[in-house]
Amino acid sequence: MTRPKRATIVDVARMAEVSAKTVSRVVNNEPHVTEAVKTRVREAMRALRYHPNVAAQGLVRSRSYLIGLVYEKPSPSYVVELQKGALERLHGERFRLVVLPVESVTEREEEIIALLRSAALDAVLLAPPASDNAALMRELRDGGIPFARISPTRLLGQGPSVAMDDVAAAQEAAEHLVTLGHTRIGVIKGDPSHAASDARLVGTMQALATAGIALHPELIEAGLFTFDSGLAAARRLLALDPPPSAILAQNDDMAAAAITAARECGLHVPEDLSVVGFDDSDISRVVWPPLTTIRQPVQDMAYRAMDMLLHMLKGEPEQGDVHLAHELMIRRSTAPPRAD
Amino acid sequence: MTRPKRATIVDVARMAEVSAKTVSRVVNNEPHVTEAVKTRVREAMRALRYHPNVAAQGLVRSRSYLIGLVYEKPSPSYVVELQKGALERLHGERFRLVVLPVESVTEREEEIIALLRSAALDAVLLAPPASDNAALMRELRDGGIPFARISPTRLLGQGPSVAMDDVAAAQEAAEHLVTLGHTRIGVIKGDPSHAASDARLVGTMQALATAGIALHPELIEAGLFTFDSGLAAARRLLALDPPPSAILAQNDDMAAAAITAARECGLHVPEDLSVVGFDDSDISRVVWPPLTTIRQPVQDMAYRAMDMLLHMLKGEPEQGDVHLAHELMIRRSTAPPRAD
DNA sequence: TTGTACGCGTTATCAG
DNA sequence: CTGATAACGCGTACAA
Repeated sequence: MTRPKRATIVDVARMAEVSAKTVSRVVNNEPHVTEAVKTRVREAMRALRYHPNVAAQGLVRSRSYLIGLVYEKPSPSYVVELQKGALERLHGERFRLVVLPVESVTEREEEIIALLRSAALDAVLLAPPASDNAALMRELRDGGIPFARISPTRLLGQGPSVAMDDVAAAQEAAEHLVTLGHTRIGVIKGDPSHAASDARLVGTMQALATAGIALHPELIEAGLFTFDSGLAAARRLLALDPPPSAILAQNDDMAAAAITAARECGLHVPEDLSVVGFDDSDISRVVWPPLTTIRQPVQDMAYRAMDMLLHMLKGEPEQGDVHLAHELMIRRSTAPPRAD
Repeated sequence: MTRPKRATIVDVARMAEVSAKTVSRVVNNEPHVTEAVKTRVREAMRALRYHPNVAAQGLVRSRSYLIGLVYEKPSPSYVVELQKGALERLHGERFRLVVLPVESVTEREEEIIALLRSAALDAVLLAPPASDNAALMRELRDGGIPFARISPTRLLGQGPSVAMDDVAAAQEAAEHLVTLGHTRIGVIKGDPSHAASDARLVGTMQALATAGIALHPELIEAGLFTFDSGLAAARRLLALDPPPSAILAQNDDMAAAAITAARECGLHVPEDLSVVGFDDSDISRVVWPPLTTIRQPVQDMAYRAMDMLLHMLKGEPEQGDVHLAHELMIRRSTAPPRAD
């Protein structure tokens, strides 16, 4: 219907009585342009409400000014933090963020690779578990598309990454429970396709082994990082005889579910059951009692990863891997076990 | 460094021994191509791993295949739902979603308009309060860029929209409390720049007026749709003498905060204080007790709005406004007031 | 300091 | 049914 043709660089040139190339120079802040000409061109641009055509620029520069963020149905809070960090770094830059949530990286590798190929991305941010996918990374590398990995757990050195130490963090969380006097500790694992789940389990087991505490298989329940999966897992744990006196959930969503499950059983947190989460997402302060959890600086990680990408886009060499510190946030969901 | 030139349409043409235009026809599923030629071209495309260059296509078709989603720091749960719905509809389509969170639409109108102009978006999804911004809509209309509005409250008829009835929903929520026997009801308002805040207040007042209950000004507290703002507001409300026996928060984040504030005061929910939320976001089931709330079909709304956009992009006429039904979800955060 | 010719990869037009 | 040619809007190389 309405197609008010946008002004082009030629229109501006005509109005300012210069050549198109000169306008181009002004637009791109190139040197060798008289101040007088510059202002004349700028006025014309304003008058015509001129904005460069991104498609045309992209065609000649082979740049799309698009950066993709690939992630896979993690908890909402994680996604939000991720986007916040990435967008914060992008503020003021020309690049825009395209969100690419995918069903299952491992199951539909081909489909996702095709998606990336046709999406014309200048760079890609890989969140777990996509950050562990070899085929994906190979494809990006072959295509000459810079990428940064967030919290990878395998194939380190295959690409710049930002991560925290999952093993050490889980260990610290478990030690906290041990120090409080817990000996029967239940674990709710995260999505098995996220390698972080195993890393966190390893850390937990190390802490318990050091303390001489056995972790019976029945005390390890499978979850998927979602509230519902956590609820089911927590119910199974609490149905055990005897039930654990503490539950270590591998993310906050599942920890919140553990609190809910406890309430269903008439149990008080932390008096009857201590609960530890992971991530320090918004949810950790929304529930009651507020969660003792591991602060995983997701937003900072995304910010740093995006920063790496921007540097690479400027032609600078790949940076190495960055490790960000975690922190045990002790709040009110943990306490010594009831003296029986 | 590495720049393995991608195959172009000409490469494919050469390999399949046809002209570039014929390849183009195959790519775009245009008629008038022999099956034999078609398969020959397809094979060449596969062999060369050919993917059309989006920038070049965009240049000739004046399309970017980018759809923007404009929103303003609302609660994380709202953003997630919004994106889910929009992306769900986009699945399988060529268009990609660019997220455009903005600081404050009203304060930085100019900046945002410039952003839109330079972003080369084919269409835009406006979430509140951007969906109420006249300047923004004028700009889009002038630019011939289709847009759809989510939950607008003013300037209706200025553009296709998807909404729910905030007044009726708030009324229903308040009636629920009245029916339970509450007469001293506190309200935590949302961000004043979101017109929904006023609409919901109006609905609440209508319900109370009908029941002959006075809503004292001291019972109306300001919030910003965030947990923290809700916490502060709820604390003020509970410090009143006498405190309200029920709190109606204008979204779930703030309702969750009200529960936390109640716990701080040693109050039990719902025995000592009933709490009603708004949105039925994830958070409503994560907290304890699970929130009685108004189910606002945010995901469906985003899906429908995106659907409208896609239709308009195909040249079909603008659709009218769509209303989606809300639903009062009665859960465990509300009960009759304690008999004094 | 400024301008000209050309090419980026694709599609539309209009012949053949 | 198929192909040659021009155009989309801009940047690069090279002149002037």
